[in-house]
Amino acid sequence: MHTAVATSVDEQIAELKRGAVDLIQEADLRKRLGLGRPLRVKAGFDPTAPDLHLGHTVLINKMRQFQQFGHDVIFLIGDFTGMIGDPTGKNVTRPRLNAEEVAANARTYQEQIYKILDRERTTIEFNSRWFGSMSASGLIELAAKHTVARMLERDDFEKRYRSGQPIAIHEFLYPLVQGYDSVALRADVELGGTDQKFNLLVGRHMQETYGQEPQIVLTTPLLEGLDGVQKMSKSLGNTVAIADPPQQMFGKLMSISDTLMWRYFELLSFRPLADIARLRQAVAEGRNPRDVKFELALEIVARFHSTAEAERAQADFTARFQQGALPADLPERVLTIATASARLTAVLKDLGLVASTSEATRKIEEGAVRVDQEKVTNHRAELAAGASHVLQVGKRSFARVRLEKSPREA
RNA sequence: GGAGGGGUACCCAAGCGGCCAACGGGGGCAGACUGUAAAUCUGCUGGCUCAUGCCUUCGUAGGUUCGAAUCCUACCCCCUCCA
Repeated sequence: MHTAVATSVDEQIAELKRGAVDLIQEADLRKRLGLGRPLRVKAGFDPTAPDLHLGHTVLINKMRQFQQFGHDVIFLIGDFTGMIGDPTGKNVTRPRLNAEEVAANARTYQEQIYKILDRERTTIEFNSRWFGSMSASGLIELAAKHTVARMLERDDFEKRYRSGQPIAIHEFLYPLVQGYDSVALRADVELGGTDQKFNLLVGRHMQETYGQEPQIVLTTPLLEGLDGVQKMSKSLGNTVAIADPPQQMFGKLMSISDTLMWRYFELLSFRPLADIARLRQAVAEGRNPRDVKFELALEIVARFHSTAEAERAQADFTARFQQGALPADLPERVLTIATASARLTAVLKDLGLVASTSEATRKIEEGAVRVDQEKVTNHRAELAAGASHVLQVGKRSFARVRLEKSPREA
């Protein structure tokens, strides 16, 4: 994986364009790849708590591709820019972080990104390194490099301006500051999500005014979440987190639609495009899409866990959904109760299988609840203390529990 | 600064004195069918010491009334038009 194969410029471009939305300018990239030296590829990341999910990895995967072609990747943590707050998209005020929090977040990033990136070819930078010491006059000089008219070209600024929404002056600084990062790092290429396009282009402009060749800009799409429609985001609850345990990750990936599966192959798989084309062909000729989805799930789970764990997750999945077995590794939880038995609804709630006892009542009446594989229909059912039971709500939520009578009560 | 319109459950959106825990749609969850896919059909979608019971919810705070999401008052917020 460390071997930087000397791939032809054409081959590099074909793979780098995979899944990408904008490439500005392809001709520049071709020229720069032709120089034969490793390119400096930059991507900026938010310093806020990094709970990375597969959506974030689309960009990181792209960084990896550059590394595989022998280029150097700069993972830039925007600890200084974080103080401004990116005005991109919805204008939500971001919390300011202190140095310790930023450092902790940076460590978390490192733990997660090296499952994808090559350590040897990755540099981690913080933009406070050059901005922390910049004087007010330096900032004014920076601000002098760009015009209001060009700022207003940006869609969301323009809309806000036209509709009379306030734009604070410091919001204009954000793209400038981010653009200056490219100057400070002498970036050859900057990667970012499509929502970053404007900022990335300002980087080109800033480099030119500072006498550098403008960077090549390559944007990656926002990955659709498990629902297949909205972008993957934690607040929508449609994510596969990098930190998800193997079984859960496997199950989530199996639940995506067949259509979405191809999108995930394109943006998440490391398989060459030709391979994916063959899989498509096979499905078109009658191969069960589920089996192809297995391959996707295996690859992704193995990436963030291990091949062994991925295979175990698949075996478990097959046992559960094709043979109706219980999930493996179901740890027993112990609940202490005051009386000799407890109401099932309360136990389900305490275990977090349902949100409230009212919901538990409903789920029982809907026939979704099983105790030791037996469907329960009486919502007043009780569980006696002492024994261990496997509780199940629907097909996906399980818990093994043992009730213990509290010794203090008679 | 002036005029008008509006704030209802996760989202949209009805209701405009009791039959309202609140129509309908979306989303979500569950059941059937499946490949934990899609599509389709069905049920559910405030909470509680499970009760033909109680508590909380219709921007906020008061008030009128036997009784309010519905009427009144004040306040907060949003939108549209004019300046």
